[in-house]
Amino acid sequence: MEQENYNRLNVSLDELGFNSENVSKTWKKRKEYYNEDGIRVFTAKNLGAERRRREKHISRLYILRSLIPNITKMTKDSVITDAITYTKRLQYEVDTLTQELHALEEKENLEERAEPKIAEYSAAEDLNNWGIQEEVQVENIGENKLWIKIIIEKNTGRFMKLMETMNSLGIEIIEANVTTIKGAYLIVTSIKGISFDVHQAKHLLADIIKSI
Amino acid sequence: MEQENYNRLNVSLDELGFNSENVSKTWKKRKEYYNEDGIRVFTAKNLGAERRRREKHISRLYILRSLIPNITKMTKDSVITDAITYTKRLQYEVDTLTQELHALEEKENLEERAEPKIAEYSAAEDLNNWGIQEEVQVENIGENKLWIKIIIEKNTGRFMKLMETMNSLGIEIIEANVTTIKGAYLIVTSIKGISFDVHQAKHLLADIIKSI
DNA sequence: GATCACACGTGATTC
DNA sequence: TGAATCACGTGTGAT
Repeated sequence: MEQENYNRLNVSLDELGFNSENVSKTWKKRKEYYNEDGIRVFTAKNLGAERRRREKHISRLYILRSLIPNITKMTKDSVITDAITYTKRLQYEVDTLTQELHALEEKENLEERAEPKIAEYSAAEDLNNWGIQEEVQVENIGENKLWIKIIIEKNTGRFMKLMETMNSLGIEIIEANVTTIKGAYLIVTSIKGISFDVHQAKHLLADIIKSI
Repeated sequence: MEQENYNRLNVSLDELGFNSENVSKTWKKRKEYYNEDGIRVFTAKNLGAERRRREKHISRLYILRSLIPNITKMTKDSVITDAITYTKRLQYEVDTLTQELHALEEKENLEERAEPKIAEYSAAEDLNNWGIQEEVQVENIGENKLWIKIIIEKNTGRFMKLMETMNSLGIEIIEANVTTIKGAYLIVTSIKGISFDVHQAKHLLADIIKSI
């Protein structure tokens, strides 16, 4: 009826070996392909292969998407983006879980050969013994939202100082998780507040931790 | 007319030269084509947008690739495929680790539960303006250890006050989990400190919450 | 109406 | 060589 569109025309050429009589000069500059009867066709020979390749790619994406629990949008890019955040979350979970597991196992071993004396011990010593490094990690997870991971020496006063400072900066806590691991506090929190640059926020937190 | 338009479109599709700020090497090698009047033919207006979209997509893929330890090939499809297998592996690891951890924790709890029976006290406090049922729940989970669940109105200052007060009482936080739910903070924490009676602790916390 | 995401057919490149 | 991968500019539909 109306003007046949470009793509559909090529499809039919590909499938039917259609040959057009009117070919413009510029069109002729293209590589020319011929079918079995020696008739020139306007389709590249890798057309079918490229189609199959695209289909495969899309199905791969579907598979990946099916593995991810929280899909924000259905776009291709979203699948990739969500896969990135989800992979990071999984990696982090594996990290913390193995640490917790090791801590528990070690505790079990200690309890087996000695009296259960959990009351007093030096957190700083533990920190050194386990070779845990203090750490600040910041990632942007949305508009004015940051994901923060902090590892500091187990010291309640210091922890409070950190929270106070964050509070005084007008930072709102969306979610927080505090765990004690081997004489250290592992703090993972999502915050919302002033639009911080990730880099700035990281250094700010690092400075706070150093100062207290 | 229609045929003419068709040809003209195809000329401009991929053989037309395009001068832009970002031109790839391969693109530069392309020839520029002109129509019969020597005028270079049009380019689509969404050309730049589409380029930017492609670049974004590719950079996303790079990010995803950087998270995956074992990359078999450098192709786009490989990144997806590897992401799939890696994600499955991570999910499996998280599964097994949590299972192991729970098994160990259960074992620990059984050992501790040998002595005193857990005393539980749960009470619903008055409703606040938000219609949220504030709540304080306290359980004894070991020697000088308390498990506490608190629901308060989402208010960072109030949360900080609570933490400060707990800190000033010499309470050490073993583990804490803060979640925001519909304008409320849900705080679940394990603390260690002076030997509190469960009832005392519960009323103390309730008083603190009321006072702030 | 403008933007966005997409599939398409194609030429070049790589292996 | 042939098969596979890629970037490209486009038309279209959805929003």
